[in-house]
Amino acid sequence: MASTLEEVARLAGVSRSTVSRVINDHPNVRPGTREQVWQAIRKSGYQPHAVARSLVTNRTQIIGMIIPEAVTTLFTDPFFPLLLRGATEACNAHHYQLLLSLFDDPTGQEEMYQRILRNGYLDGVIVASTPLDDPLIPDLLRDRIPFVSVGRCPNERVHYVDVDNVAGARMAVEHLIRQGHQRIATITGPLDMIAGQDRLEGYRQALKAHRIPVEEELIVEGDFTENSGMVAMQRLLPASPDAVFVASDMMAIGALKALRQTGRQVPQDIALVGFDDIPIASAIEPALTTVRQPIERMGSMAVEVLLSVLEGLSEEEAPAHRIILPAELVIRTSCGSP
Amino acid sequence: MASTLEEVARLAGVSRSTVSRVINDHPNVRPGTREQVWQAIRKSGYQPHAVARSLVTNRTQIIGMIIPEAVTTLFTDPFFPLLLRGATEACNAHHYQLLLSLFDDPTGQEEMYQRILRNGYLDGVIVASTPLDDPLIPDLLRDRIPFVSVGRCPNERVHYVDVDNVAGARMAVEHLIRQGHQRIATITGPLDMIAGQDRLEGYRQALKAHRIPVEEELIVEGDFTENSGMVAMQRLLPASPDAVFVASDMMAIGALKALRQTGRQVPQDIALVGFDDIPIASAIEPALTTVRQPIERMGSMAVEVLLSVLEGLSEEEAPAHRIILPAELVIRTSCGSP
DNA sequence: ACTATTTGTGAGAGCGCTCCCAGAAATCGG
DNA sequence: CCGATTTCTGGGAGCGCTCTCACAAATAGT
Repeated sequence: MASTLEEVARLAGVSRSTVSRVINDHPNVRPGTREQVWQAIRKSGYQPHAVARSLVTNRTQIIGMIIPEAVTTLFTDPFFPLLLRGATEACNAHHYQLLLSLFDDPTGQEEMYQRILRNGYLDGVIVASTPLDDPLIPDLLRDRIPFVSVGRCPNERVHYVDVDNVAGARMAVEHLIRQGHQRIATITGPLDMIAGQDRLEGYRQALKAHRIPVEEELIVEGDFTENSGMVAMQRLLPASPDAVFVASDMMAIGALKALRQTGRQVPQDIALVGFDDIPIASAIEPALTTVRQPIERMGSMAVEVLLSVLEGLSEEEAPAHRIILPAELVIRTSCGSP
Repeated sequence: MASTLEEVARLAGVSRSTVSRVINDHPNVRPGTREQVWQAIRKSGYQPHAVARSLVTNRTQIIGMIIPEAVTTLFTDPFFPLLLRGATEACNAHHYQLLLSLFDDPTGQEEMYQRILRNGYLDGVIVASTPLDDPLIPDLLRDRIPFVSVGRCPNERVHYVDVDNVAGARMAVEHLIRQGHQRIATITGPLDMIAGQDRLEGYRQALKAHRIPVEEELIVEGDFTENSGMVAMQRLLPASPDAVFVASDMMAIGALKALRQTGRQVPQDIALVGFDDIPIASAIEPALTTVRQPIERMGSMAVEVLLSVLEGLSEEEAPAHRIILPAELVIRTSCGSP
């Protein structure tokens, strides 16, 4: 069980350098020697020591996935699992590893930032849905740590991958309009997140396109949690909407509970459309019409983009990658049928 | 922006060694010198290079979380997110990092094993719910890689953390018995997993304790997925049970669908109890009676146990940690009321 | 055949850190 | 106030690897 290059070299009767070349597929090794070395490697069960290699190459083949504070409370929603799944799959394919960091302690965030991002263990990071005022992204830019954001980011130096939230929301609302609804309300996501803003923007665009006036009393802000959906729905009821576009399925479920409590039927009395297409959406009664996002693809795309950034690191500043994936409307029963 | 010890040392007018001592809190540094060095560190924004440190200490402060093949298909179920959450929290608290590996490609598993587990990047590993025949655990034992299993493991050298599946299942079934049900069926988990076996064992124990004969036609195996629950329920119907203990909530939801399709009412015609208490369990109609497991705690306990193993690594073989956390019956409406 | 070139191989330095050891400085008895 | 401790500090080696460079071997050119 040889554990260093030197030992393998001795076993194969060559030098450390030659073994290194064989392992790294350098061309200048005679085929005979190469085979000899491989035999020694196999025989000894040698495995290169990644840490030692990293010390000299300055690459660890590890990328970080940073999920900031606020979001971890929603960790039971399947967004992150799917994102992780997509990301790990892409990582596996490229022989990279994924290191998961939940920045869930706001007080310790600065310290964690230093410890995790600047310690040299990560080649780059993927940042998932940061709020707009999070210092994380400016910090990463300042320290020139290669990163990709999952979720659109206005800063033009930031690479990002996102779903087309605006178009998704617009599709949802237009569908409600086509169904004949007139007073369409919306429960928005947190408006300090781009996703919250974009979905609201899609709502506005759809109304404008159909010359329906936007009434501020029909717009209530939530925070993507079930409870906030319930509260928002209660506040919306006095304005008597006949349909609601809810910016997340979890909030839609909360809204549904609020409607039930007041004895209203969905979709007969009021129509509902969600966003996300989480598994519960199809399991509940009535099955929720919603907008599906390609979460897993976003995860794998984020990795691909990051790796391509890592690749071209030495070259001059290339323009930021900005990838917007299409959303898809999934029509079920909660929005009524024609 | 000094980036090596040597530079900080020059800045502080001391030697590399002294700076190292200051950073690692070694006692033998004069308070004056110490303060001087700290100033240089702060002024230069120095951050120790973790990789270089690891090379000599042989510790990376990174532990791996391995989630094997079969399970990743169920990744939308909240078990893994919660487990991850518990684990990362404990990691944060101890200044460790969590590296996530999904071994979801059976053909490449051996190669991944070599690349990930033996490359020196992980101080230890947490293994989540491996099937009994997975070569992973024997491999880890052979290579003396410190690890903790989430999920009981019969091998007595294996440290593990698990919920009390047997007691949980027994509680569930005894509750059905108390409710007056007579023909109690079960849809089991995959019987090549200990969790599947244990929950079945709990079912058997409850029946025996109440002198109810165990009928094999009332036992159908599933694989924890919703679809398998539906199929299993269909196969169970001819035996006309009046209650079913379903070994996972996802399967219970599948079973519910099968019952609806045949026009049966839950709990009037047939009672249902699940296992896991996933969020959907309380959202569906009827709300699912189920057994709750402390998943997050299992994740953090697994980390704690692993770190304590890592701690005492040099000492002689200590007995394996075997931690069984209690389950809790959550009574809702799907099992009927007295 | 003998030089000019290409190809293959080994030795050495060095990545940034920790740890050991020797020696300097400070402290302490009497 | 001076030797014996004790406390503090700096230099050197080395973790396991890669990479450059010099040199040896093979091949090509005339």
